[in-house]
Amino acid sequence: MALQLYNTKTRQKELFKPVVEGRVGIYSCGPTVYSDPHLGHARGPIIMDTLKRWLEHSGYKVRFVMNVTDVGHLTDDADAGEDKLLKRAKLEQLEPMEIAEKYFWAYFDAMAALGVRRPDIVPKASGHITEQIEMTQELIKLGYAYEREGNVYFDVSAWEAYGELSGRKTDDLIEGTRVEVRSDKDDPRDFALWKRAEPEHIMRWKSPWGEGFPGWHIECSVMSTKYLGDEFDIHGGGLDLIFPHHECEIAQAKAAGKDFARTWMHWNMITLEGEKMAKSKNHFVTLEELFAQFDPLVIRFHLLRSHYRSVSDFSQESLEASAQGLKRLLDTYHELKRRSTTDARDDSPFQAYRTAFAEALNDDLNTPQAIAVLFDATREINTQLAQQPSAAYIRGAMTLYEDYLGEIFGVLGASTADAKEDVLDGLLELLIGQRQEARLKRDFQTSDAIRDRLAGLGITLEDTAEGSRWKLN
RNA sequence: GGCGGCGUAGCCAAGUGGUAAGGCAGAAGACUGCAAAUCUUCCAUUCGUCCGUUCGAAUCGGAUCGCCGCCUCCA
Repeated sequence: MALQLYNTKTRQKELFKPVVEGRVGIYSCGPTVYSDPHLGHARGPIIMDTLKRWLEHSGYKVRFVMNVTDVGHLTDDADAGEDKLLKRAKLEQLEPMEIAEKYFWAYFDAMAALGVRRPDIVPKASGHITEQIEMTQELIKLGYAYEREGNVYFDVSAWEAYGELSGRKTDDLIEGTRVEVRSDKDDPRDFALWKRAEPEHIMRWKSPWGEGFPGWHIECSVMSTKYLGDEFDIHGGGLDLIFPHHECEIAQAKAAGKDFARTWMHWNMITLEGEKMAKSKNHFVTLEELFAQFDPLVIRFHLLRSHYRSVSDFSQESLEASAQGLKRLLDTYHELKRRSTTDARDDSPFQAYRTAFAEALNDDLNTPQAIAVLFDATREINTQLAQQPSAAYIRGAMTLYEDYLGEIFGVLGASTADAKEDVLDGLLELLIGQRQEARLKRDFQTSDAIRDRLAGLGITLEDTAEGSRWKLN
């Protein structure tokens, strides 16, 4: 079975066929870098990363573009609200660009820990102001946008297809639109392509309409097509971006004459102990907090254990279940490695499992199904392991894990120790105790041997009146 | 109010017409000096509820209850 992906635009699974044979262009909406990366930031990148790995494994050449929003947009779509970056900059007493830079790296450090490979291109909104102005000008020229005192708005009434992605009727939108105060838009549905900068606004650029900054949706239309072409294969984002963000992206890009994305992939939200994360209710976890408790690759594995279009729940219990499950897979892999006499690959055995694995991923990236296949394989391999399997068997089994748990899922590097430092601490306590017993028996040959061996490993023992203590050099 | 989604064992979670994957937890057994790991077996006559379509439904249709998302920044 060839790859099928669910397309939000058509609301069904479709056979994947790239615009250009053998090549795939993927664009994903990245974060606005103005605060610590949290759990919600992890899902998309892990899914896109897994998709990219799978496409490459399937023989495609992939270009993955993920933007970073480092231009301070307003906190709401009306003309009110403060710029998120600016607000944070005041709070931390830093330049807005320092804020963007700081959280940009915090984000990518966290992603690296999660085993997410870097996108091929990471365009920043601030680096594409010129292109955004150009598309805005083009839209005005074509009659799809208008200027009002330094602001430029997209004219939704001029674009009939508006609502094609989210399935919203424009009439409903007018009724559903909340009351807006003092807007100079012709129609409440219209959205900003360019905003006039008020005097206190620090992040500002020169434009044909005076100093200002780009609207929030335009950067994605511009940067995706700049690096992937006017028509490209896959556009991804969180479910909550379907409207208005993606709807607006499509309208702008198509109005400007671009065919834009073919397949729209949207991943579902994450819940914490069964409840949606919400910054406003302080019900969320930063990745840093989570990493203190679980190996980042356990987080990755846990996310892969649910389908990307389903809500994924994070709780202490479910996370521990994932950690245990992953440990079981990795223990078997490590045992194979211990018994292996070669690092040569052999992907010819286990064809039934390989086929089942591929079918699962080809079915709209059904990672939980694929993981189930690996558990099935693991049971068989463990059984064989108990009865001296051949070197060829071990090599084949290792290759299976390296291909799927390693190359595709990217979790082979997870630590199987629950808390490495506690383990180390306990271990040394044990050795120190043994050495102390030897010293009491005046068996200094043994006690010195222990100290020397540890020194050779880079651990220094220091004898004090209160006992021995250890240090890692 | 509009649009959309979900409800599968103690927990997590696949399955979208052919008679309930997988993981965690739990129970029993094998192995072991004892553990651990591993293996074996057990653990949902049933998929929120009711009605209907069908030879056959967790899967389709209708009703109903409950939960949730988007429509406002959010992954």
